[in-house]
Order: sequence, then C-alpha cells, then structure tokens
Amino acid sequence: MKNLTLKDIASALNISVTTVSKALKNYPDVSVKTKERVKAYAEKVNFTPNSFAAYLRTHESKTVGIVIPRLNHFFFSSILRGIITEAEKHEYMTFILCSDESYELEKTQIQRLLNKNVDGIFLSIADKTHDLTHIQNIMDKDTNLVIFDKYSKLTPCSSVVIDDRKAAYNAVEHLIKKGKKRIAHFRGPLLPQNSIDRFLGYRQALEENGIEYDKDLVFICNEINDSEGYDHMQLILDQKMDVDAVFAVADLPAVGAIKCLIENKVQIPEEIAVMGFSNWLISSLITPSLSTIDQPGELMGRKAFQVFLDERDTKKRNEPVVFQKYEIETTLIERKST
Amino acid sequence: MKNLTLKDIASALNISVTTVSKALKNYPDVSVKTKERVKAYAEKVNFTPNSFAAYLRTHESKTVGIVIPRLNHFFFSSILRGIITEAEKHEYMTFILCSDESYELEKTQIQRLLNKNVDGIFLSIADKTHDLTHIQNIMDKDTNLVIFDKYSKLTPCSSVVIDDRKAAYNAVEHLIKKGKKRIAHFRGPLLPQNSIDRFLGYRQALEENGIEYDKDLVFICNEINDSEGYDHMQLILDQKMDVDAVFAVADLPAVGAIKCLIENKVQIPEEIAVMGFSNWLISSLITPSLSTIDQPGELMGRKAFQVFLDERDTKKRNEPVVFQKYEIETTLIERKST
DNA sequence: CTTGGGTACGAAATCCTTTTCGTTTTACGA
DNA sequence: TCGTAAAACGAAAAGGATTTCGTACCCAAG
Repeated sequence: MKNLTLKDIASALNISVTTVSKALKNYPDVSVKTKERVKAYAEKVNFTPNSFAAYLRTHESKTVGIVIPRLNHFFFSSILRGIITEAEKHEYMTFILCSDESYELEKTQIQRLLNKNVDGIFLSIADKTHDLTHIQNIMDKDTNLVIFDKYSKLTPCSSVVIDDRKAAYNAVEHLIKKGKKRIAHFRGPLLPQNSIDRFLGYRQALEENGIEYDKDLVFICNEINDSEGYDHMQLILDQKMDVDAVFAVADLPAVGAIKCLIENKVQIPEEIAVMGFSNWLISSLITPSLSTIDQPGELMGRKAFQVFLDERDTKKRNEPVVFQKYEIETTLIERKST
Repeated sequence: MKNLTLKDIASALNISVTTVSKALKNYPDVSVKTKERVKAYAEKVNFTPNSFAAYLRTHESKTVGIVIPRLNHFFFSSILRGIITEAEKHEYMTFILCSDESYELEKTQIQRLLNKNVDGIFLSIADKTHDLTHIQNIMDKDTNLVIFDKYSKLTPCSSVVIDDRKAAYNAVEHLIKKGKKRIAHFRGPLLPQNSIDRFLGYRQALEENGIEYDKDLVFICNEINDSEGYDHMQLILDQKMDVDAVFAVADLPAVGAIKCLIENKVQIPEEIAVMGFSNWLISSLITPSLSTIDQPGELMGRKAFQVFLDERDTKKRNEPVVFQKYEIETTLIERKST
C-alpha cells in the first residue's frame, strides 16, 4: 500500500512525469485533453503529492508552529483553535509546542521549529523571558513571526494583541461605578508587558476618578493560579484591610479570591466585589459568576494567521514586509461578582 | 542566512559530502580524527540536517499527529501535554487537529495527517463516529495508530484507556456508601463506548447493592456541557422527583447541576449529592468542590507515545506487531459535593 | 519549398540527505 | 620490496516533485 508518485501516474498514462506535474498544477503548456486525463486518473487513485519532495524544490513546508507558555489554559486553547482552523483552510498544518513559561524551553522550542523548516511561527512570550535574541534568530532565518497575547515592545515583528491598559482601565472603572473605592489589585509577575499594562490601567482608572493609588493594595501573583488569589484574599481578610473590591490580572486568581470569600462568609459583591480578566469558561460556571473582561482568543488566533499569510505573500512579491500591530477589541462582561 | 547543508560543510573542510554525513552519524568507516573535525565544525556553524531531504531516503518523518474531538477540554489538554512532552524527548514533532466530535471532520483530519506522512497517529474517536473504515485506511498505509480515551471495541490497533465501567461503579458505590439510594445518572450520548460503559458501571453498582435500577433516573446529555446538566437538574427539581444524588458522565454537567442546586437553595450534599467524572481543574475550584474520578491525562498521553515507539521499533525489526491495550488506573477524589 | 511562430510535450537539473558499493590509501607481515 | 588486508574515503544513485530549457510537430506565411 505504498504511496503513489507522479512516476506511477506517468507510466500508467504513458506520459512523462513532467507533464503529469504540470497538468496537476494547471500549466498552460499542457493540452486540455491531457490535463483532464491526468486529473481524472489522479482523482481516481487518490493521489496526493509528497510534501517532503515538494519542499525540496519550493522551500515551502506548508507548516507553521505555535509556542505557548501553557497548554491547559482556556484562553490559549481558544487561540490554538483560531490559528489551527484558519491554517487548515489554507492547507497548513500546525505544530504545537509549550514553553512552560520558561525562557530556556522557549528558546529550545523555537529552535526545534526552525529545524523543521516551518514557514511561520506564532509565539506568546513566556513570563520568564528576559532576552530576545532567540527571536532575532527567527527573523534572521527569514521565517515569519507573529506574536500574540504576551508580547514585548522590543520585538521587530507583527503582533496581535489587546489593549491591556484600556481593558484594565475599563474593569476598574466598572468597579468604581459600582461605588467601590478601596480597590485591591492582584497583579501578575513583573516582567510580562501584559501585567505591567494591566497594572497601569488599574492605576490610571483610580487616579482619573479621584481615588488615591495605594501601593499596599497591590499584590503580586508570581504564578497565575487560583491559590495565589486565595492566599492574597485571606491575607486581606486576616489583616482586616479596608478593601471593598478586587481586580485580578486573570480569572484564576479571581476565582481563588471568590473561594476564599465564600469560605469566610463575606458577601459578594456587597462587601467585596471581584473582577477577573480573560473570560475563561469557569468564570460563568462558578457561583457567584465572575465579572470579567472577554478576550476573544479564537478571533485573535484567526487574525494572527491572516497576518502570517499577508507577510508570506508580501515576501513572495519581493516587497518589503511592514510589521503590523493588531489590537483586538475586548468587552466587559458584567456578572454576579460585581 | 540560508540554511547550511552537508555540502557547505564538505567544501569548508575539503572532504566529500558522504564523509560529512557519515561522520555526523558515527559510521565506523570514518576516522576518529575526521569525525572530530566534522562534528566540531558542524557544532560551530550550528548545522542541523534538513529533515525533508532526510525523509526522502529514510521514509521517517519524525512527526506524529493527534486528532481529538475538542481542543478546549481540560482532560484533552492534559493528554496533549503527555504526548507532546514524550514526543519531544524522542525528537518527534506533533501536529494537532480537532474533529469537533464530527465524523466527517475526523475523516478529513486523518487524511490530512496521512498526506503529511506522519509516522504515527493518536486518536480519540469523535462522538458522532459510526463507521471505522477511515481507521482501516491508517492501518493500510502502515502508519502506527494508538487510540486513547474514546475508543471502540472494533478497532484493530493499540489503545490506552481507563476502565470506565469500573470507575463509574466506584463512583456510584461511593454515593451509596454515603447513604444515597435514589441516584440519578446524567449519561453521555448513545454511541461512544465510554458513555455506555459508565452507564453500565452505574447500573451494576446499583444492582449489586440491592438498589433497583430505575430508567426514569437516567438523563442523556447529547452535548457534554454544563447547561445540559443544569437543565436536567432543573427538571428533577421541577417535577419534585425523588432523587438524593446525581452521578454525571463528566465534570461539566455535574458543575451545571451544582449551579442549579445552589440557585434553588438545595443543600449539597445533604439533600442532593453530586459526583462528576474526569477531575477537571474546575471541580476543585467551585463551591462546594466537586467529588469526581481522576483520569490521569498526562500519564495516558505519555503511555500512548511509548506504545507508538514500541510499535515503530517492532516494525523496524520486521517482527509482527501485537496490539497492546493499556488500562490506566483511576482514583476517586472525594470533595465537598458528596 | 523554406521559414517563422505557436503548441504540446519531455529530458534533465535541482533541492539535500542517505546509503551502497567501489576505489584509494595505509599498515604490516613476509 | 612486494602483496594483502584493513581502514578511510568518495562517487553515484536514490528518493519525489518542480522547473528550466530544449525539441518535435503543425500550420501559415513568404
């Protein structure tokens, strides 16, 4: 049951390999009659060209790679879905690799993709990435790169992101409109641009609404999970801090905070309101349901792939590539927790 | 910045391409001296062989593919993690495709993988798959196939699964030990073996514990999500059915049921206990936390890849492949909902 | 009858690595 | 010094698709 080749078709139809190849690719110098014969036969025997042999000539692998910091994150799964489905439409296949938020592993994974000669790489930068030379490698190899979600201001490449600062601003403003004045922030790690921007949006919203920024109300989540949110919340309660709302950098810490509040029988949102970020599935499933910022992952993924296609075509036309920066709109979702 | 080839190394060192290739692959007919020269230079210029050219000779693509029914499922993400990390260790890259629980799409995705000449395919069968000829195609092409999680009794291939019937039996027995006697079951669709087996385990546990099986207490979730669980629960409450516990085919319907119970101010687990299946992240995060069956996804993924390696090596030795069936142990996790 | 131009096709080179098999070199015993 | 076996290397083919370039043919115009 070996795979058929052009050669097999050629000898079956008594024509040359060249003609078969050209017929299948609609070259003008093949007669209509021959084209039809070839196509009919290829269809019949279910021929598909060997992609490895094709690559050797064309240098297009019809393959892209994704590197994300975490696999089992709802948001990243949505992004994956967006990229993969769009890729399939254009006959691309997708390698998926995970950096585990580690700088070293991110480097390794990118190298693996380059060794597999992918046509494009989609990257969300790991929390611990502090140096960007490995990203320069991608550009040097002339491989297209699109960064999404977790980006850096220093990378010379296209990106598909959200306006974290504005979204955070809206989230905090929402809390303020609900009458909250002592708003804590569970922020992310120090390095990633996202957690910086969300923090800045938080502070800006406070200041523009006449609320003094109090650095004691900012807590850092080094790992963005539920238990850090739980612990920070417990600390606030233990120390009887004056807090009437929390804006968390992501849904998971927010869910942890809610869990803590329930266990301590604190009324949500009357005593303390909670706001998340990302709109994970879980945010609608817990009780009380969690208000949050919707980050349309699938849309971002689709857009990212389109940016890749753009760059690919620009290069094919030998035009200079202009890096694009897409900002996807976010929306505030109000639920029971506020 | 084009990729280096053997040729480049050969001309740089004034030796033939053949010798370079052999030196890098430790052939015995290359002198130690030359090997060292070649390896040192290759290291220096960061040479990696072109995988496409290599495939043409070896017919090993060093590539595998996964087809899963859903991307944003916690359990499948764990499986992915297991397969991918194990694959990386053995220098394999992984394509990921999604069947969306559709039979047609599953066929297409498998065809895509075969066209890319993957060395192995990992498949979890879609709910709507009613025919297995596309799976036979894989075997005919002599591509290794490992089925995990959602399997069928009819497929002639290796599999890595859990004992759904036993796990469900344990879950229901747990409810019975808690004094529950009117146990409803939110089962999955009719086709997949998993939901059949879990249902059978449910019934067996009832019968062996002297509780009469009542078919009116079995509800079908066609889509395995929270809202079906919610709706079934609401129906039970509306009709004031005599029910003191629910065993759901998966965590999501169980979470939906809990949400419904909370809204109706029904005490969990005193009035109605709830048991899930899979141990998704969410089951530990909701209040009350959900008792469930832990399905160790990452372990299953790792095991699946090892089975693939086994089959590959067996074929290389020209020995007949014996299909393996691995059953991974599950554990019951007791939480607040029971 | 010769020339020019268009149409339809095919030979062969190319991409890069792997592997078989043949050739050259070295070393050593006689 | 010669012969032979072992050691070291290289030529060349293979793998399958693509593409350049050349050839064969036919018809119309000169």
